[in-house]
Amino acid sequence: MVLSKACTYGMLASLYVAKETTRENEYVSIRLMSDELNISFHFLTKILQKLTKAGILISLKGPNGGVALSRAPKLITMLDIVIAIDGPNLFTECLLGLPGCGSQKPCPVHEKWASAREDLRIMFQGKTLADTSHDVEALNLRLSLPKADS
Amino acid sequence: MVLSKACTYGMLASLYVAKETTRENEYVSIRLMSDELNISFHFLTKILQKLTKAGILISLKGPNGGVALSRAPKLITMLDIVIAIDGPNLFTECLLGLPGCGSQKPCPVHEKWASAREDLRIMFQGKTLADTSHDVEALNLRLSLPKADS
DNA sequence: GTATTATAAGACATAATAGTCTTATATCTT
DNA sequence: AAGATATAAGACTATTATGTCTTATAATAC
Repeated sequence: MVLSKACTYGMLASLYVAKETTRENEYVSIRLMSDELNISFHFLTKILQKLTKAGILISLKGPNGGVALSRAPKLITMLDIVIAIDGPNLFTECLLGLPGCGSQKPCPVHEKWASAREDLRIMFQGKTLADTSHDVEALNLRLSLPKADS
Repeated sequence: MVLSKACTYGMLASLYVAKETTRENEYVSIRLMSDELNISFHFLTKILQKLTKAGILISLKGPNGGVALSRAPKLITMLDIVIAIDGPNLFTECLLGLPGCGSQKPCPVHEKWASAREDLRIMFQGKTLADTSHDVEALNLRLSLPKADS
């Protein structure tokens, strides 16, 4: 798997927050979000805490609390989310897991993978929450997972 | 992580077998290979059994036994090995883990990821054991992992 | 200020992956 | 045929990833 489940959940949740946020100073309830996306509430909470610590979300406790984007959706990229949750390893590590692999001491697939992972990085960096959630609205794309009991 | 450790070990081992095979009807000792590559013998054995069952390797028990490539190295691609060990999921699954994601019912990053994963597939398919192990010889590329105790 | 609401934090449980060990089986040597 | 050698198969353990639950803390409403 390229991304951890936590990371994909974090992406779906961030898109959901972007989509649901209409007014300023509005927080999206984690409980409601977990219901809508069919993601376990407690697990989602833990993931969102990572995004909060990374400065991508802000949170508010108490009534009308929840999470909100810390900045405009066009300033948040998918790459920001991947790195906040899975870390930067995907974009730096050797495909064959050889430590120290690089142009000086390459592994047998170093060149090809270095270019492929850079393309991946550019793909994630090029997708902001703004244009992705615009796509979601315009094309009625899916965000939620199927119910666990189905 | 893109590939499981088992898969990367399988790749390194296959390259090692390709490199070590000089004569016909020659088998490479798994014990020796595990020493050279610094991969646990028993774990490596289990991985090689998968490659044998997938028809990529053939094995022989007893003295002078071991494993050998089942066909010419130019007829074995990295993709064959990935699919034998990790299965085809990497090249078919949704990046966000949404089941049923496809051009009909796409996830928010479907288009970009579908193209990126196809590039990945082409990369693996384009790298045969023959040209990869040729690179290893010509450029003196590394194959082995560092010793565990270092 | 007190009760209520909702996230934060961390302990705990489960599942998947990674790694180890033992026994069985096939092959070779003599 | 008997003993030695090397892989096959499967049980077992350890580690990491995933998921759940309980308690603490902050914000709001009254």
